[in-house]
Amino acid sequence: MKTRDKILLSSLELFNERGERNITTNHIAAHLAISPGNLYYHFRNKSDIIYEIFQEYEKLVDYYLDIPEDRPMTLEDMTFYLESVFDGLWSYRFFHRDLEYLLDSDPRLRQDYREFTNRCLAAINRIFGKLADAGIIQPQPEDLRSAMSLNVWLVITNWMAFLKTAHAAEEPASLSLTELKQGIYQVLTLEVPYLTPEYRERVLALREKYRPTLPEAQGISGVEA
Amino acid sequence: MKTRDKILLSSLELFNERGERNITTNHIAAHLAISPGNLYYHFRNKSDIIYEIFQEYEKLVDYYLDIPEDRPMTLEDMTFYLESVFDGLWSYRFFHRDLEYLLDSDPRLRQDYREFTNRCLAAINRIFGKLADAGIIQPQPEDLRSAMSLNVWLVITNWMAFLKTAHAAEEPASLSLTELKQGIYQVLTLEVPYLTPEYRERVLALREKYRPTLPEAQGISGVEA
DNA sequence: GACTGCCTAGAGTATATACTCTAATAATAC
DNA sequence: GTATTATTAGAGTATATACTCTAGGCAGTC
Repeated sequence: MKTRDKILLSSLELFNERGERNITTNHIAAHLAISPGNLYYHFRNKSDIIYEIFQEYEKLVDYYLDIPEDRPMTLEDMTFYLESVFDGLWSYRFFHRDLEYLLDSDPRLRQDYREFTNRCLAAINRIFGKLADAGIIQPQPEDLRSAMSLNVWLVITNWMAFLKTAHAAEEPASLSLTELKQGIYQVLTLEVPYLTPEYRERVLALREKYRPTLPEAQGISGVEA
Repeated sequence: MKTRDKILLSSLELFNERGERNITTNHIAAHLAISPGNLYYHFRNKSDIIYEIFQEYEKLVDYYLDIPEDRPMTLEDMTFYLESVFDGLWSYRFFHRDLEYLLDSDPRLRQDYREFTNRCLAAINRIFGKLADAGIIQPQPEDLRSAMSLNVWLVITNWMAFLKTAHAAEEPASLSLTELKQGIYQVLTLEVPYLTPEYRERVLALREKYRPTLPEAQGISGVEA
């Protein structure tokens, strides 16, 4: 593999594990056993590395959320979207952690991320529309649907941060993809009241599969009333 | 005012405005026109300042979310809770911005924040219970109610971060309390499908008051389908 | 072999950051 | 007043961080 690609890969790995704030360019170079000079030969600065990683993230999610318009949506489609989005979130999890700082330090990133968010919101909105067309959820006025889409986005993008805070210190890398996928349970919770009688049971059963396990150990559920 | 209190106040102000990551202890001292030595006479380190500010935040929110058990809940109560929580979020907005880093660098904070989250979730859960008792929303099984409470928490704690990313660069301090309160619209959106016929119109009217204005300017709503 | 263009090492730098140390000043107690 | 304590100034330090600069290796080409 080319050094340039190795830099991107290692950066992502280190950022995900320890947070962008805790990883310096010297760390990245040391991890690859190359010189800082070498790293800076391939990238002008740290921001450029991050920006390039973001573009990969963007591409991945855009690919996942490319919704076919030629056929009705199925429950399997919906599951695929949810699984994919959480996969993407996981693979680039450093990004949402320091989002505000990153956007503040790179105008390109801010602009691109804004557009990315809008595309994601539009996709979620379209999914809701197609779920209604397919008779899985009841159709809703555009107003409500937009607000619901935004809530879905808020839940998705905040779920990982929440999990991290819910964990006691423990080992640093204690968060797992499995736990992350429990966010799907939370997203499906948003759909529950809108399910049509025909699909209600099936979706509820699907939702059960993602139910958080060991709630009391993490204190993330089982809230005493 | 005592120097110690001035340090806390200025720190909060600077953190909120420019983010904890961008504010050093030297900045704080300079802003107060005191020496770094003076600052470190009052606080052992930066973490201690942050921890103390968090404790104020905690106290404030706990105070707001102290739910009276001796009478049924009203819509006015609910409005008060929502307004208060978003006020608190605003006053200590730096905190959620760098949450993960802050928790990683201070075990006390991590522990306290976990408990704080659990108290908030419990309060939200209790509010849902009392809203059902009051006939404002339909009663729900405990399972669903917990998941809904968690979603409310996720929406609330992520709303500000979302707004910040939705903004174009512009002036740094471009986010306003008014915009922040539009998060209430999002929270009420979560309640919509559960409203009882008797209260439906009143709550929908209340929700309208918080509807985001100028959606197209910020691209945070009006998602094209 | 010499030229060229890409790649790499590694020492080095300017700046920043959290924090320390000493000495002096102000406040309070007696 | 004097002793004691609390507060403050301000220079200073060790470390880190993002990034630069120079010199050189190495592959291919003629």
